[in-house]
Amino acid sequence: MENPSLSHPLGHRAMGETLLYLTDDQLRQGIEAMFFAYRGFTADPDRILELHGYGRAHHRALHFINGAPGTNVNNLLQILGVTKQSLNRVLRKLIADGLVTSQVGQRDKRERHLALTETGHALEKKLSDAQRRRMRSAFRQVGPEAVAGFRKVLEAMMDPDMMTAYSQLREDGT
Amino acid sequence: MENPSLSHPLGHRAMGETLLYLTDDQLRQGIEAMFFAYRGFTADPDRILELHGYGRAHHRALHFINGAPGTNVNNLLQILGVTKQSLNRVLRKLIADGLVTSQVGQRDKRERHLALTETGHALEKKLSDAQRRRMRSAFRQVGPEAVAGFRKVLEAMMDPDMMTAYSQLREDGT
DNA sequence: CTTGGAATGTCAACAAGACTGACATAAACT
DNA sequence: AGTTTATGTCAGTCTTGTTGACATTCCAAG
Repeated sequence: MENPSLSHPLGHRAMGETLLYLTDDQLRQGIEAMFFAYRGFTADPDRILELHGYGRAHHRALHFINGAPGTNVNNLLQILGVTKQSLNRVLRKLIADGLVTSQVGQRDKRERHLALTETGHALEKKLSDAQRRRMRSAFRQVGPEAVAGFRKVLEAMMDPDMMTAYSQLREDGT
Repeated sequence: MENPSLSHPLGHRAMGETLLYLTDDQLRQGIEAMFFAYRGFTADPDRILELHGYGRAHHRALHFINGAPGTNVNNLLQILGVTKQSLNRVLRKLIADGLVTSQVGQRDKRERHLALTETGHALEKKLSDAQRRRMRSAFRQVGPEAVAGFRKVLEAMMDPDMMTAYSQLREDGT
């Protein structure tokens, strides 16, 4: 089951043509590419965050609050996939620093509705500009077909329940 | 400079055909896909590591020692992109637990040459099997062309100096 | 040949951000 | 009304990143 070249019903010749991308070696390269690319992916925002005394966790919070203003802590938790205690520490700092507002819910007073302040929007924009710049450069280098393939593989690699969170984020119809 | 749809020399019609994948919205979706996919990418090994009392850092060390047996600490450092002090703590535990051997260099006695023990190989295989399984499933779902695009985008997204480390890892000629 | 600097790796202390556990408050359901 | 459930907060621990101080080894200049 591990090495498809040993268990696949097709002979060597047909395999070489159709399934080269599934060899263990190709998979290992995909794994390493993912590792190095993710570092590049976070490198630019990380530099900016450091200047402001924040970390990657703050970036994630800013990003998704920006994408869903008025959301509550619990909702954000589903998306981020961390414990509420962990998120709380991050939010506490962002609120104390005046980047995020926390409004007690009107319908349900247990909930806190989160939104970015002007300062919060400014930092979020700086971070996402930097991240988009790198991604735009990568997308431009490789062309639309490669980008489509990139998206397909990433979506196939997500956990199914994460997929639902992801789909809900882009319900605009992509 | 931020939104290409405002600054691009082409008109709206031509853009819609050729550069849709460069809109801010598409880039944001790429960013979020990267975030969620990386979580999926690490989820399976993380579960196994937890059972053994290790973390992601140990996985990375095992992975790259496996790929370059006899490597020294400094070399591993370049690849992993962390401080030697941070790597050292991880290695110390792996050595103490008998997963990794550390041999003083013969030519240069300052160096420590690292390799996996049998136990180390066993855990590395368990981890990489799990990770390959998910990647194989994703690759199989989307087909070879999408996989090629995936690889292209990831490579374009790496830092240039990381690219060199990455290229050296697959000098077999891909 | 010695000596001073550079390279390699180790140990210690600290910070960020995960985690679990205990708790306060509000809502919901008998 | 009273118990249970949901939401969010506070406190403490662990992993893994960081910087600083240090020991050992190599190399090159005198």
